[in-house]
Amino acid sequence: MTGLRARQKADRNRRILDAAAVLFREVGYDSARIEDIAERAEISVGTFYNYYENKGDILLATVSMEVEEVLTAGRTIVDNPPLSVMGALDALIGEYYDHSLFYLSKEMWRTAMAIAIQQPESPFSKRYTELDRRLCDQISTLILKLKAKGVVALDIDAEAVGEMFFNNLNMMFTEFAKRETMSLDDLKARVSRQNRPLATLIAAR
Amino acid sequence: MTGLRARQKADRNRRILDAAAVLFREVGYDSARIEDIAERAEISVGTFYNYYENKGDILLATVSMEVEEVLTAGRTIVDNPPLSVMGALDALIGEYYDHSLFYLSKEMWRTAMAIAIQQPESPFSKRYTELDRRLCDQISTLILKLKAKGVVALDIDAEAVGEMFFNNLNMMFTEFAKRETMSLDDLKARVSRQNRPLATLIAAR
DNA sequence: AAAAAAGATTGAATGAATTCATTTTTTAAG
DNA sequence: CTTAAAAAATGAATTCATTCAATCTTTTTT
Repeated sequence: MTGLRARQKADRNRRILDAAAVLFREVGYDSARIEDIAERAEISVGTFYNYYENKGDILLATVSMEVEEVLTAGRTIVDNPPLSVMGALDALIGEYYDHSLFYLSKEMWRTAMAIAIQQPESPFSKRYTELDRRLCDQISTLILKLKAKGVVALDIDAEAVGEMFFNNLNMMFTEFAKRETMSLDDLKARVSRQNRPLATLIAAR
Repeated sequence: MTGLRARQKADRNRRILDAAAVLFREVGYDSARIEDIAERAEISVGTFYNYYENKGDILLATVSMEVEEVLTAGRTIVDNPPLSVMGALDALIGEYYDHSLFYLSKEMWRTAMAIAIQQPESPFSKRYTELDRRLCDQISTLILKLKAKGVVALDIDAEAVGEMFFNNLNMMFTEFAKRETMSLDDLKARVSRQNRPLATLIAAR
C-alpha cells in the first residue's frame, strides 16, 4: 500500500536529514546554509521548507536521534542499578553525560537548547521537550527501583526527588555547554557534590 | 569633565534602551526591527551597532535591569527569613517568580534565555550568567543564614544544597516560560512540592 | 584659530532565511 | 485512457540583521 508518493517522501526526508547531519558536523550549524543542505539532498530550497518548518527544526531532529540512544542505554542501568543512591545516580548520570558529546558538539547542543526554548510550539521542539520528560521519568523510576530494593526510605516522594535530581543535572549540562573550558569530569564532579546531600538523606536506615 | 562626546553617548544609549523596551513590549522581540528601534531612538541603524553587538544584546540589557531588582528584593528576605526551611524558600522563590513577569513577557524571557545559551561569549550573555550566579549565591546564603539560626542542621553542605534548589527553580522557570498555559501558581506549587523532601530532610532536629 | 587626529555616525550594500505564486507530478474518478 | 483534483516541488522575490567605506563631529595639537 506504499504508493509512489509516500516512498518518495520518506526518501527525500532521509536525504535531508543525512545532508544536514553531514553539513552540521562539517561546518557547524550557523555556516550550514539551507541552500547547501538542499543541494546535497538534491531538492530545492522550497522543498526543504515543505519538510521542516525552519532551520532549527532539522537540528532538533538530529538531536532527537541522539537522545533516544541515551534513553536506551539508561534503561539498562535502571533495570539493574548499583545498590547505593550515590552509586546508582553517578552511574546513570555518567552514562548520559558521556554519551552527550559523541555525535554533537557543545555548539550544536547550545543551538538546539536555544531553539527548543525559543520556539516551544514547533513540532521538533515538542519532541525535544518530550525527550527531556522521558529522561526525567527515568531518574524517578530509578529512585522507585531503589525504594523497592530497600536502598531508599519508603516515605520518600520519589517523583519529587527524581525531578529535583533531573532539573539539577539538566541545568548543569546547560552550564557545561556554555563554557567551552569545562570538561566532562568537572561536570560530573560538580553534579556529584550537589547530589550528595539529598542522596545521603533519602537513604533507608 | 564630562565632555560633549561622553554626554551624547550616554544620551544615545539611553534612547536606544528606551526605544527597544517600548518596541519589545509593543510588538514582541521578533517583530521589533532594528530599523524601527533606530528610528524611534533618532539614530541610524549603523549607530545601533556601535552601541550593541547585535539585536540580542539589547534584549539582555533589558533583562539585566529586571534581575537586578529581584536581587535587591531578595536581600530583604534573606536578611530576615521565615524560620522554617520551606517557609523561607517559598518566600524567596515566590518573590523571584512574582517579580518575573512585571516587565517581561514569557516570549521575552524565552528569547533572552535562548540568546544567553547560544552566544555565551557576548558581553550581555556574560552579564546574564553572572546574574544567575548571584541568584544562586543568594539561595546558598539563605541556607547558611538558616543554619546560623539553628533551623538547618549544621553538617549540611549549604552550597551544594543551595545550588540544587537554585538549579531546580531555574529549570522550572524555563519550563514555565515555554508553556504559555502554565500559571505562576502552578509553577510555585510544583517547585514547592519538589523542594519539600530536601527541605524537610535538612531541618535541624 | 587652523590643521591634524581620533572617534562616531551614516545608510546603501550584502547575505541568508523564509515565503509564495507557478509549475510539475501523482492519484483518483469517470 | 483521459481528465480533473490533490499534493509537492520549485526558485525568484522578499525581508531583516549585519557590515563597511565614506562622511561628519569632536578633541587635541601646533
